[in-house]
Amino acid sequence: MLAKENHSKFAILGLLTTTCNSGYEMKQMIDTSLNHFWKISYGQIYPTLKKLVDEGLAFSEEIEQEHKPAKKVYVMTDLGKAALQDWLEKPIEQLPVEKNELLLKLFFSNHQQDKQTTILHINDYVQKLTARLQTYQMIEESIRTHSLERKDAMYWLITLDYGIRTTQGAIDWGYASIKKVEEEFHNG
Amino acid sequence: MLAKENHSKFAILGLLTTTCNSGYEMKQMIDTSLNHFWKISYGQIYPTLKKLVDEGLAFSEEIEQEHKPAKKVYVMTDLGKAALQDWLEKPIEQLPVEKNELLLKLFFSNHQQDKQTTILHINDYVQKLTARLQTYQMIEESIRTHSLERKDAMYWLITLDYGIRTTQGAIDWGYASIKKVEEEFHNG
DNA sequence: TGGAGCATGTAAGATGTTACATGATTCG
DNA sequence: CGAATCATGTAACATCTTACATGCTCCA
Repeated sequence: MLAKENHSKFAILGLLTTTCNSGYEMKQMIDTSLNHFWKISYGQIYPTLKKLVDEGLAFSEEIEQEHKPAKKVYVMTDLGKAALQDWLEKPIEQLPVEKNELLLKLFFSNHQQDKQTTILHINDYVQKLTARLQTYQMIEESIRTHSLERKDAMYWLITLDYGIRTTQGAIDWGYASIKKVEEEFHNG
Repeated sequence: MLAKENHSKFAILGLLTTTCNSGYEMKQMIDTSLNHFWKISYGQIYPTLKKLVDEGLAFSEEIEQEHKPAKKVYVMTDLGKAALQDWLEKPIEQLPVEKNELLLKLFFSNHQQDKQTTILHINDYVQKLTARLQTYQMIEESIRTHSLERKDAMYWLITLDYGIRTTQGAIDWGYASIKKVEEEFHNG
């Protein structure tokens, strides 16, 4: 079978094409811009950066900063650029599976005594989604006003658009589902 | 902090409320009905079932079958039922993060030489989503005709509806995105 | 007899999180 | 000085996948 690739490695490698070039900055970028389709902890970032250097895909440099502690900046090598492009070419094997705790609970919610709790769960979820949607819309605005000249901008907007559409769909679903459970609650 | 719960354990426990009561049957159910929000391999299922017995949440029985090898059937104990209800009560801590390989690639697609490959990736994704959507619609039909009298049915339909809405949203996004990349391809 | 589907299981390794440890710099 | 933020890192653990091993039953 095909050698299993660690996609998080390529997330890190890819971030080296942006203005984020230290572990700390990458983490911030991931927590904001990549948030809805990728998540990485420091416990992965730092060892992965080390690995990239070991494999010759990047090298590091200590950079002194004014008013801040020094940071370790990583720069992609030609080998790294080739590796990234190779990975970008490769087809996507399979659809992502999100592990959705709310849906898992809902699937078994007939066995929950208190229907009101189910409604609260969904409502809580909708609130979280709404907050997320607003964040996305703010990021979208920010890209449109600050980074539209960047050639990356179109692709960033496309990934954001995915987040916005699917989140909006999930919010709509949430309100519709609350209604269904409430009706059952009153009738059943 | 709160003791971290292994949700897959509760997926297995929850499945004991359905007609699936052996590891093999659960796997089939997961691969069809829970597919869009949870995924578990045999390597997790069997050890988890063993653990449920160790913790007194279930017990097992060897059942002889006609025309088939014997199966090991698991039955929930009162302790198990209480544990499931406890978990169902608990609020959802955080929104799920799907690791979406396509979006990760798209985010860095400005660094891909051949724009056509990007379009192919998105198109391939849309085809997979369309197939998934059809499966969902077939399952929905199947529940509506075969299991509507079951009290679980409403909740199953609600989780399915989530899959249908978000998948449809993703398909729409896919077609819109292909157009955007194509325009860039012709103009840029 | 051999393949397909049914059925259970484990070992090794990949992947990822959490908690902890450490230290610089700035500001109140 | 102490808190906040910036910054890097590791060890222990949790989680999960893959590959493999085993055996039954039915049917061509």
